[in-house]
Amino acid sequence: MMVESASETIRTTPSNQNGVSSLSSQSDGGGGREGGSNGDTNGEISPVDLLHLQQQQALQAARQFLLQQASGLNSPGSNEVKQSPVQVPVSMAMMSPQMITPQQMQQILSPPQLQALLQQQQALMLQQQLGSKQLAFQQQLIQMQQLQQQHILNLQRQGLVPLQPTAAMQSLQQAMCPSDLQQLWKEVSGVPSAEDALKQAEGLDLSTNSSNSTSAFPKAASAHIPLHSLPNGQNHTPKRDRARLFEWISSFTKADSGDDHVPLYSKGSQPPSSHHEELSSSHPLYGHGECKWPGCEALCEDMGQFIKHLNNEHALDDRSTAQCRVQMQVVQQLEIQLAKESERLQAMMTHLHMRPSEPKPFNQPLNLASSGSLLKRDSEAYPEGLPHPPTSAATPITPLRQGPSVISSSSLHTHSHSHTHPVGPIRRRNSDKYCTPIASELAQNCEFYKNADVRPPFTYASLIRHAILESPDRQLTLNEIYNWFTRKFAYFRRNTATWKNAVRHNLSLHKCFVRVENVKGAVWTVDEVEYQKRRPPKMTGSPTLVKNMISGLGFGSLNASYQAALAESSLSLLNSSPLVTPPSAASLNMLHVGHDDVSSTVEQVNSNGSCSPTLSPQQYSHPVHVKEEPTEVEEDSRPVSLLAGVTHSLPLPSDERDLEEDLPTEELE
DNA sequence: GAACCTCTAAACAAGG
DNA sequence: CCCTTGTTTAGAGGTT
Repeated sequence: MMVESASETIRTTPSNQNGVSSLSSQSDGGGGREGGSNGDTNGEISPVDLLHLQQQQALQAARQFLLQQASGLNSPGSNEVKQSPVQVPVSMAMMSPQMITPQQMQQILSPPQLQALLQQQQALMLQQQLGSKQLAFQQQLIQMQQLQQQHILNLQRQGLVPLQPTAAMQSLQQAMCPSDLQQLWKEVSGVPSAEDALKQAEGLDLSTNSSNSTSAFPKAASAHIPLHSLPNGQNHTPKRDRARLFEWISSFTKADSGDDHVPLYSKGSQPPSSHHEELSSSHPLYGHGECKWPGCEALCEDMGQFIKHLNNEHALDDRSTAQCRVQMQVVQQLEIQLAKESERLQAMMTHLHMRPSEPKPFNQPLNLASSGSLLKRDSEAYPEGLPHPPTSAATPITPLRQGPSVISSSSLHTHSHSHTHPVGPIRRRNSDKYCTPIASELAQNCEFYKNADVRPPFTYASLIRHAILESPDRQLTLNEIYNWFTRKFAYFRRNTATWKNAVRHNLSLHKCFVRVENVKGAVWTVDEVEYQKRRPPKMTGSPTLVKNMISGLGFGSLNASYQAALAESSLSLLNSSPLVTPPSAASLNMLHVGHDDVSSTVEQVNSNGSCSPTLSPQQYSHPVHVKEEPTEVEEDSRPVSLLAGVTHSLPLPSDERDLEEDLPTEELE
């Protein structure tokens, strides 16, 4: 999008074309020296992680989009939405507790993600335009959600409400896509009543919109369920109707095994009046001294009081029934959505793992200015290294939000400013043990770096060294080093003057790089001894380094978001995935530790020679001697290093080969 | 505050 | 003369 001058780095990346540039709220606009205050958050993320995250974000984006539609659209026949007094707060409520705020979302999204997200939004928009009827339905439902959200938000702000109810509604909102909505409306014909009931339950003043909202509902719905025909006052459902309601509810709970998901009536399909589970010490509807009935945050000091409250306030009446129904809809919708997303994720994973040679989702038309042939060749040759993200259905929706948000912030900060920490040295060792940052990072994210204009979180020295060591002969000419940079990193396809100068500077400056006169000229090799010498200080300095790198070229915002995405997705992945194993955990650690020092681990792993996929840890402490026999050791190590940062479920030998075959590519030029 | 690291920028030289 | 390669210096920001 923008063309940078050769000497100075631009502040906007090509991938900001989506208008996303405004997203990063934390970055400074001009100087760029502050970009990554949490500089060390970068590190390990695989494209799959990003995909995973992308899905999450897309869902949220869709939800937000729906809200915007609801509040901003003049939909035919449903303008009452605009009158809703809660529309604005709602959008806030949507994201308040567990959800990612727009800013956060923007920060954690990498450009490719953002692009994908926007595409999803567009697709949604198209769908939305399919019918005003749908829209009316959506708006009704959204309004309902808004009301509840608003209420819950208020209570949450007062610290009265735990997150669960909101989570449920968020999930519902997440799940809302037009087609699903339509199906939902078909399946459950009584939504208006549910809405009314909700409103009543929350004690909101509905005078402004209750009538309107009702008008928008299909008449069939009102015929189905007597509830919704009630005035906005308290319910007066005849007992006969209640019986029907109960039947209806029972049928629902029986029908779709929703009992696991809808704890309202605990196990089975017992009516709310049942005391079975209420007597248990831990009631699913009771926690933190509050009633967790959706929309109810009544304080109950003890279980007895809660049970009383439950029986009194949430007895079998139309309100409770309606709420229950809504909750069931939530669950149903979630299940549908979960199935869809799981399926999609599965397909994505299948695609990524089974067809390495296919273009990756992150193949974006970012900038292919130079070394196009190399790039293409490379992308085909470098397919894998992707960790197996959790493919279980549980991953996509539920558990993700809470864990990462908490963990990431704390852990990231802990690591970033290497405070004193008993864990410090251990952490470092672990990271060193299990992974080779550069190797694994590149292996896992090579496609990303190749296509995204993101600066790799490594020093020039480590990159150069990696390039050299990666070469068949452990030696490269300057030009070959250049080519390696441009081939591996989209970022280095621009600003050539800057980084090439830096490369030369590094080659000359560091003792670890030895110039050797060769037949075909001068080549550069790596003196491992020298390189290791300067390691210790480097490790500690890595966070700084990252910051420098981030800010240095003016990619503060981008990198910040990228790193946030890295951290977020990695963490969430770890959190949610039982599949993630020690190596991955280690890679997570790496995320916060030295990045360039990683590269040194390449040899370290090599030196010990043991190539156990999962770990080749301990012995690498004194890798110094490696230089003497770089040739063989290196080759052995590379696969190891790759595996180290990844889960062991990788599809194997082919990938390694791919990686290796990547090297000869340099001869292309 | 010193020492150290890294990055950027620039000047300069030598060779093709 | 231009470009590439290689060396060197200087300054800035950051961490320990």
